[in-house]
Amino acid sequence: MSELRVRLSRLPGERVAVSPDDGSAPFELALADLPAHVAEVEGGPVRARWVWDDTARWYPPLLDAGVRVERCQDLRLCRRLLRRAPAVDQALLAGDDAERWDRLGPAAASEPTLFVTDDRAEHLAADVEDDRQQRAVATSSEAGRLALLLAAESSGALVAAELRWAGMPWRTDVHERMLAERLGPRPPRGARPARLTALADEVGTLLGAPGLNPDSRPELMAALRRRGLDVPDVRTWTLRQLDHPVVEPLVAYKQLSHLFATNGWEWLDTWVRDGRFRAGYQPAGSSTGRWSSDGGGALSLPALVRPAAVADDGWRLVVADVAQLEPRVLAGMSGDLALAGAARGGDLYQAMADAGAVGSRSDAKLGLLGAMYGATSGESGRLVAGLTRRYPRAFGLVEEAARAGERAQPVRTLLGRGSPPIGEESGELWAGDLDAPPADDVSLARQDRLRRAYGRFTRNFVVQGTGAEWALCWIADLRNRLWSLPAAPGAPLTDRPHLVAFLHDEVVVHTPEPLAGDVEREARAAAAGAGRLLFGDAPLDFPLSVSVVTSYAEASK
DNA sequence: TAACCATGCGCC
DNA sequence: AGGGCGCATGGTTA
Repeated sequence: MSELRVRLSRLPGERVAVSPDDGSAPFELALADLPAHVAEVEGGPVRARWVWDDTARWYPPLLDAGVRVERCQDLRLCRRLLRRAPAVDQALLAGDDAERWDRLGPAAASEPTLFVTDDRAEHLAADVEDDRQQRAVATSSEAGRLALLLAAESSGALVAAELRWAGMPWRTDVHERMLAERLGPRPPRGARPARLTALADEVGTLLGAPGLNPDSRPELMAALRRRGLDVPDVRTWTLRQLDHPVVEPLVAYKQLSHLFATNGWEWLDTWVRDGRFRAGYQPAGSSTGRWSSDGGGALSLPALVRPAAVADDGWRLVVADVAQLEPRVLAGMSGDLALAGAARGGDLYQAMADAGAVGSRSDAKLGLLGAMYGATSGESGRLVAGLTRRYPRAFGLVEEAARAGERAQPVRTLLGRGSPPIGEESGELWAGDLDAPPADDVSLARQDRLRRAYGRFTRNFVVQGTGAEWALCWIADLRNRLWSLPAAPGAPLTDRPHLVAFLHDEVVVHTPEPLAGDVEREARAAAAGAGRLLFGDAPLDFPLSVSVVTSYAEASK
């Protein structure tokens, strides 16, 4: 079945321009009629790809109207990606409104709707930009891979909108009981809970500093010094090295204080409504292509609050995560058959140890992570050296990426996402020409530090970024597989198995209990499919560990 | 006073 | 002298 690209542009006066790419005449719609139009096309014989400036603006109102979209192209995300793709001729992305497209930021999470008056993207012609992007992809040296990447990125945007729309089932009562057990009753706004007050008092007494505020680093540091406890910082790890009665209450204070501040009652008030935790997701919010969160912290839910994520009555949570995603991706993209061999089973690190490459599983993990993060010293650095001889292609690939970075050259992922240029992230600007000799020893040292830091970044970028691509392909496929599971005719998204969380290498699906087995099967099938999409027939496994649970906290990791 | 930075902790 | 994030606080600066 051929694909019809339906380009949607926002017009003034609550109207939408609809421009199909099949040569048929463009036409206009009232914004209010859009859901009915989309529903009709989605239900018809034509396979449509909805092309719009930003999924976070267009899709939520469609979901509200009960319309589920199968595929789209998110022009904002795709343009950002193409802008940095080394294989793309940047001149092809120039033209009408190009600068405005470049400046387009993500839609605000607080107003994810087209119906809000907002001239931000008005007059931006989706058909013009779509033509540019399509041409840029088609003429690039990596057209197939880039097309896959853009499709995956756009599917991710659909997932993100659906995650937020559906929300993670959340039991406020369970969460509040946990908070009360650890912190005491909910305090008035701005006040410390009883347990924190007690711990702060205890710390102050033990340090002979009544009224001490443990949240103030200078105060705390000074008080510790006065008792002869000379510490460079007040990290938990540093404090634990001390032998002093204040350590235990102080560490307890820090942990509980963090819980209170980050996932306490205020968090519940802000992010949980009607039994659902609705966070903000930013697809490709990280430069490597990983998602980030822009509210609610959905990608860093602490273990302590996970017991509150509880499936509805008669439903289950299917939690699936990939074991050692990035080492497996590294094996695939480098074509390292020895490492791929270790990646054939469920425990890659153990397989490396069994093959005699290292003495133990923990050594394998430390060495491999060290290679991907750029460890140069200590135990990890020593292991890297040994493993390089055993897995020359895999370790050579990350080493080469690091050297490119140290030469200030950007790198790219398997599907063609390019790294940001050197200096952009750190905010430090290169003084003048990179090739020019540095003015003095200080600037030489600074440039050197920056180059090495960029090398560690590019080293990790190729692996983390390709891992993110695998994960995008995984959830894009899983999303469609879930939709194909049996459901009542016309059942909305949340009456069927649906994704409620995605955390880099892990998904959570909320599903009617009888379908949990089907969901598990589809998750595994989608993982295998993602492996084939990225690495073809390379002998490589992406095994999932899957738990069917009532509460997220019960999932075994 | 707002905006920003540094620190520390949580997640992957 | 190990990568990517978000979020909170205190403390500083404009």
